[in-house]
Amino acid sequence: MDYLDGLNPSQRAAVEQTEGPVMIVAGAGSGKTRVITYRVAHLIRKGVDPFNILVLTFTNKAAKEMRERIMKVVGTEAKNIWMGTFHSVFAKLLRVEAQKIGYPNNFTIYDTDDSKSLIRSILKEQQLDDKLYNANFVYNRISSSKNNLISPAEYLQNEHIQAEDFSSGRGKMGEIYQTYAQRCYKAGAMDFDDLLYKTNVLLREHPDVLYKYQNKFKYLMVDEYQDTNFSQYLIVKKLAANNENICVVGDDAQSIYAFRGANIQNILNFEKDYPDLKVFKLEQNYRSTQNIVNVANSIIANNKNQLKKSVFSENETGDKIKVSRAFSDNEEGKIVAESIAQEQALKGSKYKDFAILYRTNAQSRAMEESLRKLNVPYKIYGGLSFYQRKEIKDLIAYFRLTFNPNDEEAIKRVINYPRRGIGDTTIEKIIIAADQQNLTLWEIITNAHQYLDARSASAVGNFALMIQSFQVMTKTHSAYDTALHIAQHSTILKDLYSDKSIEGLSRYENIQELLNGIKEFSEREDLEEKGLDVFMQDVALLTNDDNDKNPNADTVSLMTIHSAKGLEFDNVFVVGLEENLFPSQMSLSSRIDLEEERRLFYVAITRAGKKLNLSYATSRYRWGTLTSCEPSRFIDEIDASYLELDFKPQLKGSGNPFFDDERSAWQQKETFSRPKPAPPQKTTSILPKAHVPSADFAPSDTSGLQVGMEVEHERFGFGKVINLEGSKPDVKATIFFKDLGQKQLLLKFAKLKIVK
DNA sequence: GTGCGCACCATTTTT
DNA sequence: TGGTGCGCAC
Repeated sequence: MDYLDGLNPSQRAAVEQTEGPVMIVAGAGSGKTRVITYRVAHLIRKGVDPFNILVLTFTNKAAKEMRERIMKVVGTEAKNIWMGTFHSVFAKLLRVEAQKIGYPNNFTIYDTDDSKSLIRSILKEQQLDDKLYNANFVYNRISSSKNNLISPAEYLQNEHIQAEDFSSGRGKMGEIYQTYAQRCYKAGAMDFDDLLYKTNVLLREHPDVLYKYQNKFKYLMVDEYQDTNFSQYLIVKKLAANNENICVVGDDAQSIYAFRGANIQNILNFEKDYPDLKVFKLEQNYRSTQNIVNVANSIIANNKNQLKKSVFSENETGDKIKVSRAFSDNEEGKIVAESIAQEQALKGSKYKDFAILYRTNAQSRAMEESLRKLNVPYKIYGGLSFYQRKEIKDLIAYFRLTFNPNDEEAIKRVINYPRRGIGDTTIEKIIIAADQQNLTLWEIITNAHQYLDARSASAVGNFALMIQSFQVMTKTHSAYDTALHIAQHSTILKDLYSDKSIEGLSRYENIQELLNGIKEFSEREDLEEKGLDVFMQDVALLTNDDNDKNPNADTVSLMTIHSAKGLEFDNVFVVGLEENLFPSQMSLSSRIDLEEERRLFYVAITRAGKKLNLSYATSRYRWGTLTSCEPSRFIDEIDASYLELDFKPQLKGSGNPFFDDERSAWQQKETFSRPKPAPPQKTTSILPKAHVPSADFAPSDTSGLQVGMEVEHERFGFGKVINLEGSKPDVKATIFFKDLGQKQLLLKFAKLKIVK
């Protein structure tokens, strides 16, 4: 059992305790993933069939990483482990069992956009005030009901909930929830929360099914247990009830998803559920310097509610935590970007060892601009994922309809895109008819002449015929052939091709990218089933990082703190440490919310291995207007002896910080500039202007292209190669363009000139 | 039925 | 400041 030697005593004890209920309280950076990996490997080495192991995580990234690491220790056997996010694992289970609860096996998964769009339709149909019944609000209310396993009927009967809705003037909430659930059901669709909710229904109403999976999953492990909500908690509890071989891993100090229904009590009370629980604490942090760990500890000590543990580090003491103050969000970006560029130039640090973390996605813009000016390659995580792009969703909606023509949201999305003369009034008529006849939209559409005037009926009928022809095709053709056929015959491809603007070009390329992805899928040899329907099954559950084609590119990472959980970087910049931003103004009213913000700050700090930089601006643009800001209370909570201020400490209440003499000091301070600063860009238009190729532009032979080279693209302008991958004819280059940011190009098509 | 322009809203975090 | 949705004119 050689691999056990690399573990410290508490890690090893946790790995070796394979039987019975186990809780591993794992401090940040304490080798948690390692323990889970080895524990699974250990189970397999001891003779447990991988088929009997279920490992649940919260993100696809975590699942993927773990699978790879387990493969390294135990080999291909790891393939048979059920491992994935809660949503993907139970979606898979529901695909098998759906009919038992009245759903088709090929049910559609509605993403958040679909759900909100359905809610908007319902609000409109019922003529409710969409300000009072804000779609986001309604969505969240329905979501939290589902996460607490409250059915529409129970919602309507619950006096407490009803009183709450009536007192806020939203007495129709329950009916909206009921209609929403019915419409999803009619459409053969489940939303994200349904994947867990319906699993609960299935396990509750079908003891035979529960029994089957209790026997299958003899060993359960749950990562990030502190983030489970009630619905997830109950699934896990039920599945584990027979064997009680359940191991949960988590850190209450890193619970940051209460807003999504996560209940920190699940981990705090775990002992009550399993009295003979064995608890292991991983307290040694291997990631960060002592200073960083100490700062993190001192922050989290301000929270009341927590499991006792003392995280320590035996690494070097390390640098102090640097705190910078800027006058504006743009100034803040400049400080951060310059500091990264400087480190890179002077010390040869890799860009990928730097991360900029912020509270809200909106903050990325100022950072981006500054990085671009200094030619520092970066990558933004989060934000709009590949699968959320309009053009991708459009094409996927056609795929969805092909396999489940009842899918209401998909119909509404593409029935008139590309334009085929079916307008809003016709669509409204269809929806009303469906409601009155208690039929699905598709049933109305396939009998259009009964409900619509001749002209509309013919347009609608042609649409139906097209979808039906796609359905026939899937039976005999591969995923790729079908997908390409649909892209062409829906005329999406033609529609995008005719748009010659840069954005249009990029949309066209995205469709190509999706088709390429499907092609790769078609050609996979490890899958038995590889029809387009299989590809579609979990597309809705994929997120941006699943589309990350070159995770090893040397780029600075920009992301929200939420998405940084589980990651680590040598150098971390936490920006925007201002009251009302971080902590968010939404959290200031309650202690519970504020504690969650503090845990979020804890997560941010503990991402850093060597150097941690905090910054704030004294003013920033919010909603287009300049607002002045106060430094975050979180900075005050850090023991000053750990901090190194990048400015003179300011006396509180010393007047307007905007006009005090710090300002001139900042402006005079010599700023670091790169050897070849980019020329100032005049922004006449928001959109990047099309590049005008140099006079002598002629595509070079790119066979000798290497990472680091500077190139010019016919339309995208100048950029730097940051990654190359793939072999011979299909070499794909990732290039960071000065004006457009990062792009991926197939070398055999790209017209590139090597500049240097 | 389509396309344009204006008004309004937004910024918490995501599977 | 930026994106979206709605109303109006053709």
